[in-house]
Amino acid sequence: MTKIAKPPKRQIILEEAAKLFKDKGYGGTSMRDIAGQVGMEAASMYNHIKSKDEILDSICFRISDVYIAHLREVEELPLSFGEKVRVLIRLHIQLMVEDGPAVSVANHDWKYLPNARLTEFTTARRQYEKGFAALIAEGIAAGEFQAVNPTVALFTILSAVRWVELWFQPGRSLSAQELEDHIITMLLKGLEQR
Amino acid sequence: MTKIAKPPKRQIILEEAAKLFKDKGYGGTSMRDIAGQVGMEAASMYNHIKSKDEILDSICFRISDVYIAHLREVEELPLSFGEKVRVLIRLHIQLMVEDGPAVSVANHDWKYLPNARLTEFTTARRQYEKGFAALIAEGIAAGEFQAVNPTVALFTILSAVRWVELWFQPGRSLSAQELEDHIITMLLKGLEQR
DNA sequence: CCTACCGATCGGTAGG
DNA sequence: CCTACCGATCGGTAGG
Repeated sequence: MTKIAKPPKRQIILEEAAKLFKDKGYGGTSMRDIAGQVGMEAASMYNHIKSKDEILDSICFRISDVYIAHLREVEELPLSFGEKVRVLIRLHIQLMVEDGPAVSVANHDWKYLPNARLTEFTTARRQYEKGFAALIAEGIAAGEFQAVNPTVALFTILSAVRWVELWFQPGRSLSAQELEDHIITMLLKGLEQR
Repeated sequence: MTKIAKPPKRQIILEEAAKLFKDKGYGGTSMRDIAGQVGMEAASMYNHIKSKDEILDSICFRISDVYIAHLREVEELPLSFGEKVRVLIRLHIQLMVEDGPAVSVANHDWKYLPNARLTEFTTARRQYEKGFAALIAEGIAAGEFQAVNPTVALFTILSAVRWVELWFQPGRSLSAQELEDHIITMLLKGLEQR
């Protein structure tokens, strides 16, 4: 008999929880809601997860790890600053499209993490923001970018990319690829005629 | 004895509720939490409000009414499309700075409105988005703006302005005025050197 | 505006 | 993985 990988129940619980947290919020989602989606009793889930907090923790840190890995990779690429920013924007949108519910939870529900972990999460995010802002500042210094406020530019980019979550749905008129192109044009070239 | 206007308790309840909803989410905020901030028992609040739902309703529709009024005013002003978009961005940021918690609730917790009112709210928001997108489309037709996708431009603008909520705090290095200027530059002129 | 209280539901545990 | 159940807390009402 060949060993066949069992579908990991923990994974299923995390995925269903992410969808529910996105739709109803962390506080608005009960363990019984999640259990209902997974197809077991609430009590049974505790064989796979430690607590409701731990579900949130797993989702948030998995996503923040991906963000930081992306940043480190892009920093090492032999590209202009304009190209680096473009790649980061594309990676953001792709992660949102592929892993929407988890990204949404990491963006909105991280604040319900228990205190110790909340500090760690905030630190990780701040580290990401610093690295991204540094790319922008270097691009300005190199004459590639206009002399905007790097922090304002950073948050404008991050927020533009974030709204994709509320807005993008497969089968809508725009493909993910087209959406990336349009957002990049808007952010890098601006709205007004040159 | 001259009649002195009593501080309207209902107002106080709505304000404290908005702050708590912003921080802990609608589902994560209990009537007892709100009562504690207001300084009365939970049961006593029902002399001033009908239900927890009704608190959310009041906050959300007050804000959406302001947004739509702003749009209607700006549409009538004798300005270029570039100037109209600039005015709308400034009004957004100003409302966020002056009425932060309520704007935050209208942006995030509207989805917990009971079904009938949720439809009304979504309709109002869609109406606002349509009007704003039309200004952008007309600006493109008039040759003022680049040929971006109007919907993408709209959401890039709305989301950039929305992040101010998470980010702006009085006494930070930037004033509200400077923040407006920087965001407008970034959105209208773009990041990249011309 | 308060005390007292309702039925429902919460996250989680015991024990199998 | 389930049944049975815990104490705590929820939104809201009765009655004053």
